[in-house]
Amino acid sequence: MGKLERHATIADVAALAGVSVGTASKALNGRGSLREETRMRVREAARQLSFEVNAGARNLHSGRTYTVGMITTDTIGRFSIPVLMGAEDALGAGQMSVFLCDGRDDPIREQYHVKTLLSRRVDGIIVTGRRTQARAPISVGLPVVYAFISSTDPDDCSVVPDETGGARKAVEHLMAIGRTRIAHVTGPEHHHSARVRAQAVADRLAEAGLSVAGPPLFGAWSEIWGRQAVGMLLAGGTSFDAVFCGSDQIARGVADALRAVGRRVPEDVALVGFDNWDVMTRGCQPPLTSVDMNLEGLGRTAAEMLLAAINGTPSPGRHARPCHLVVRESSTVPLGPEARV
Amino acid sequence: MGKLERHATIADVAALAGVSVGTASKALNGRGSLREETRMRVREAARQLSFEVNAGARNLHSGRTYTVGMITTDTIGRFSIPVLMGAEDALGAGQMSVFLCDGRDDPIREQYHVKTLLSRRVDGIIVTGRRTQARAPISVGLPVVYAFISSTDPDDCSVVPDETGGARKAVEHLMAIGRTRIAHVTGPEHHHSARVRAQAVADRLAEAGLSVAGPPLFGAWSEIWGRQAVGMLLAGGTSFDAVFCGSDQIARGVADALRAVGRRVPEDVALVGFDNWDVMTRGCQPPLTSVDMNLEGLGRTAAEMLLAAINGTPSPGRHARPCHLVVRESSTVPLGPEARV
DNA sequence: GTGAAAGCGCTAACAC
DNA sequence: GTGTTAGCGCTTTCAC
Repeated sequence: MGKLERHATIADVAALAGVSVGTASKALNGRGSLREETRMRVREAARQLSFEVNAGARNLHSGRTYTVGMITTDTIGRFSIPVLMGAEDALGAGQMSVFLCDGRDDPIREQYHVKTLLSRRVDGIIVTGRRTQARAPISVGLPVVYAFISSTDPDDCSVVPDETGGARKAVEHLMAIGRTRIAHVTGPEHHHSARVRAQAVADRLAEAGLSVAGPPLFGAWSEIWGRQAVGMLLAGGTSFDAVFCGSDQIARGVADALRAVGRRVPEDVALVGFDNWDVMTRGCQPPLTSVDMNLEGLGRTAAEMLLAAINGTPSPGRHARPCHLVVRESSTVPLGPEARV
Repeated sequence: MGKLERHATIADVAALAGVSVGTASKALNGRGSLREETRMRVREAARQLSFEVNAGARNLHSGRTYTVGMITTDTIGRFSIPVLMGAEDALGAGQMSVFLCDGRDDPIREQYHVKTLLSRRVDGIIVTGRRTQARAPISVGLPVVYAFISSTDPDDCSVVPDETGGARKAVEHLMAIGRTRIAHVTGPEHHHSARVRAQAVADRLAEAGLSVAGPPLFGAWSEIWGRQAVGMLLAGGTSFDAVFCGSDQIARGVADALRAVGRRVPEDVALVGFDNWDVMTRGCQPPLTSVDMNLEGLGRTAAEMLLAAINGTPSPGRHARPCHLVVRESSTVPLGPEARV
């Protein structure tokens, strides 16, 4: 570890190759017109010295650093990771490097990170977070794209999942397999996603002349809440042949509780979750149908829009990307008449 | 978004404040001896122009960039996140920024990232991954620290969890609550962690004059395997009053399967998992006792060692950090005589 | 085709 | 105290 031999400079390369630095620079960057032999000689010298161009010094001229900052509003978590990865992937392909900054839900900390990024002369910034709720914009004189999370300023570029569309697809799927008494169990009412999805469920059912079986049940984003909710549904005497849940964790709790009281999934009750989190959908008995928000795609799109903005073609506004439904066994059996309770 | 007004330079600040660039630089960096009034005037000018020093230009002198690269061997996942976060936290406090690079298990891609980091003149590199198995070192003339994962070169600095110690603690805990017939269900045998933990279990039991109830069961890191394994234990007629699992997911599968056949946890069978992954430990019925590897602490320690190495005080070698046991209800009831089957 | 020189934004000697 | 100057490593005119 750490034999700290000085990095070779282009002057070193030039000296070894017996040319001037200007020539060496041209040779290595494929600019100007040089004799092929000279070009090779310089390349060989660079190889010998394992020369890697000093990006910082180069950037001094171009004004650009081919670097972007990625800031998470809150802590890095299950939702931000895929977004980060998608973005990292798209940016890496465009030769950009990514500075990772964890905001930790602390505005001071975030502000500090923004300053640092500015000081490092990033070409743009991607802001993400673990909830879809809109947040106050960060104001810097640079291209900024919000991914998953969105900015309260409608002119800012935000790439978000179409949660309403996703919830509608879930309901439509359940109706398509013959379910008409669909309950909805979701997260806390103060949570943006919970409200949006619940509203979408109510709307879509209303369009079909139906209504939610029992009122939507707001609680927590946890398995425990899913289990409790089943108790409430049963105690309330609600008749239901399907449950659409606001998250996979909730759905999993619902599945466990239903099994515990002898209701079969999917025969008696079809079940659909939200997030398509493999750990949950596969661990669930039976495997869980779920809505996928395509977070990695969101990150990739955000990165592409940021690159475009950096190159002078911004895409202002809120861009909602479709969710898709992944059907598994928890909702595969059409409701036969014998299963009606 | 993106009013791309040029970044203010120190020359702009100097001009506005009516001083030379040298003076402005001193004023902003608190060096040299200046009249307090001058200092203020420069600061004010910088504020007005929202000047942020160009870190790249500054680094040209210092040789250091106050930047480190973080490379994940495989894809960014559940294990690398906490490590990343711990490191990001420790580094951020030291004014360092972090370049995130996702290796995706692709050596070509990794090599590309290493080159990029070299070109950006990072001061050091942290390598991590989702498995503890040793990997081939990346050879660069820079301080490198391996976190969670380790390097096959024993002289490289690696910060890893003491999995053996963790497994021993789990076994000791089970013995302390009176269990003597302890089964072990874990991941694939070709997986380093599975082997190490299984060996530790066997060794610790042997020290107490006991042996594993039934042979250690190697399978997959999944809930499904946990459920299957219970079937195998029962079918094999193995008598057991505790199961120590190689992961929380496996433990959870075991819990579900035991409940399904009427064995009570923890009364009949005490259960301990590994990873202390909150989603699993809390979702489990009952909440799961588990071994915590303190991944965030690992990341933090790795970052601190990297900083020390950058400052000339390397810590070569493999550093194993203790795991600790988090006791929850799945193992709280001492075995009473009446529960013995 | 190749070299010399200016300059990107900043810091650190050294004058004054 | 403050200004001047010489680089840091690189690219890019512009001579030759």
